Amino acid sequence: MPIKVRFAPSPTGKLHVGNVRTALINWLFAKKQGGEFILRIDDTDIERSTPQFEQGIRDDLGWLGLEWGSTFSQSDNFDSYAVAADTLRQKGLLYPCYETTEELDRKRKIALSRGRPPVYDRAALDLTQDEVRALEAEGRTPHWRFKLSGSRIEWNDLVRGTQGIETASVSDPILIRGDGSYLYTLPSVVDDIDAKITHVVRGEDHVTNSGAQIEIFQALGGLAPTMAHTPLLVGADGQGLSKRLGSLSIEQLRDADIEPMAIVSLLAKIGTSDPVEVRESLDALADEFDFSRIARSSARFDEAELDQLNAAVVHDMTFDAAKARLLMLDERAADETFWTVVRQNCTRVRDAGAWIDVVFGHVDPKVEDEDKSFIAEAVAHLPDGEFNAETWPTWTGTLKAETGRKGRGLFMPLRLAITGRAFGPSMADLIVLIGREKVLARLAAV
RNA sequence: GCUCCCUUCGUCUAUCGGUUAGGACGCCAGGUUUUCAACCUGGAAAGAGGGGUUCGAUUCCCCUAGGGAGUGCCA
Repeated sequence: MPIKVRFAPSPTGKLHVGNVRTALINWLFAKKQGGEFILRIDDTDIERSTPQFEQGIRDDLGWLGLEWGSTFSQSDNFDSYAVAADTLRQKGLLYPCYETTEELDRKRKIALSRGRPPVYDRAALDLTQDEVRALEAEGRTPHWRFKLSGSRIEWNDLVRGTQGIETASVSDPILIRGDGSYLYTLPSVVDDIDAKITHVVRGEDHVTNSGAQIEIFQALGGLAPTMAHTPLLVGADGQGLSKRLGSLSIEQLRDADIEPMAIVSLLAKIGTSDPVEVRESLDALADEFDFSRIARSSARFDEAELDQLNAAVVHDMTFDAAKARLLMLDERAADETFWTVVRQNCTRVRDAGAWIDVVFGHVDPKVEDEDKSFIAEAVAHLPDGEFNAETWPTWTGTLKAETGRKGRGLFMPLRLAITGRAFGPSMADLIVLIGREKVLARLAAV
């Protein structure tokens, strides 16, 4: 039976590297297994969900190449959740509670101050008919909790091995809010059953939820999918990522000219036993994917590493792939030879912009006083005719013989005079691009 | 507070009781008889601390420390 997985973001914010790692792992697993990857929008929190965030998530996933087989939003499925809730009620597993948020808060604080875990005391179960009527007369509407079995729930987690949750040590989860809307817990289970999800792959922040959700799967007559909880990402400093997630949104990385393959390569490889290297495609990453390679400890996400991988992507990038962005930089930059020559010195595509003036425009030639006579000598020995690949070796060969200069002393004055800077792409390629006229003009200017 | 998970070179990791503790990235040096980059060669670099168990612990157990997560009418 083919596997089926889902990525279920809530449209309450922008996609960040942590989310994307989960999406990516789901995608790679589906690809590797020849299964299906679907996108489910978990928009049960109507207060915080927005269509803008939803669109942003779809755009970001598309940009990264994480295409989905099908997609739907939970806000379209309220009817099924109501049916499931009725089933649970009939089984006596869903009970109404009347505490206000403030009252629950107070109960938690009291439990904590007494050194007890803040687990819901199930006081609502003891309410008499009269008490309920009195509460409702006050205008209170109930929220509904799922009655946990209080036993130990175990599953074999694809990443964490045998896992156990004592549901007695967890509060009965609220499934339905006082206003009648659903929290994510029940819809998630109902949709997983309806969509025939075979594997739930998510971050380890959901481990505790799995205990209750497995019970709900069973209560609804379903079999819980196989679970896999991956460790969360931490920052380069080893601290949790949550504080600085804003700077690690996919949108920002895209705006910073980071390549999708650099991002997905890094996210697919950190925290695994594979070397962190760029792969040419998602398919290549999928070939190497295996849950057994994912470590149990949190993985470090280091932006410096992202830059390194990005440079590797840029160094190999074809002109066609870079063209659109080069055009945005400057139409003169949309030149295949220019790109091929300068890309080796670029970390990001936009870095090519630094070479536009060097090749096509104006530079301020630099020269040390002690090199002035050498530059004059260089002008005198410049080979005739149009520049080609042989021009530079011929030219510098002659100058070496004539002046006795070699190595750095030979080429650096020329580089400084012609490009105005001490580093850059190969001079042999660069002068062909710059052309005879500009080279002569710059040499004459020093 | 309580529960769960984690801790090996700078980083990501291998090791499933006996290894010169291996690899990758990064770093350093040299090479590539012209920088930077790329590439090649070489090098430095690690078992959080303390107790056990054992002939022998990186590996198994306990404690401590540090980190992550959960403990929501968020997901």
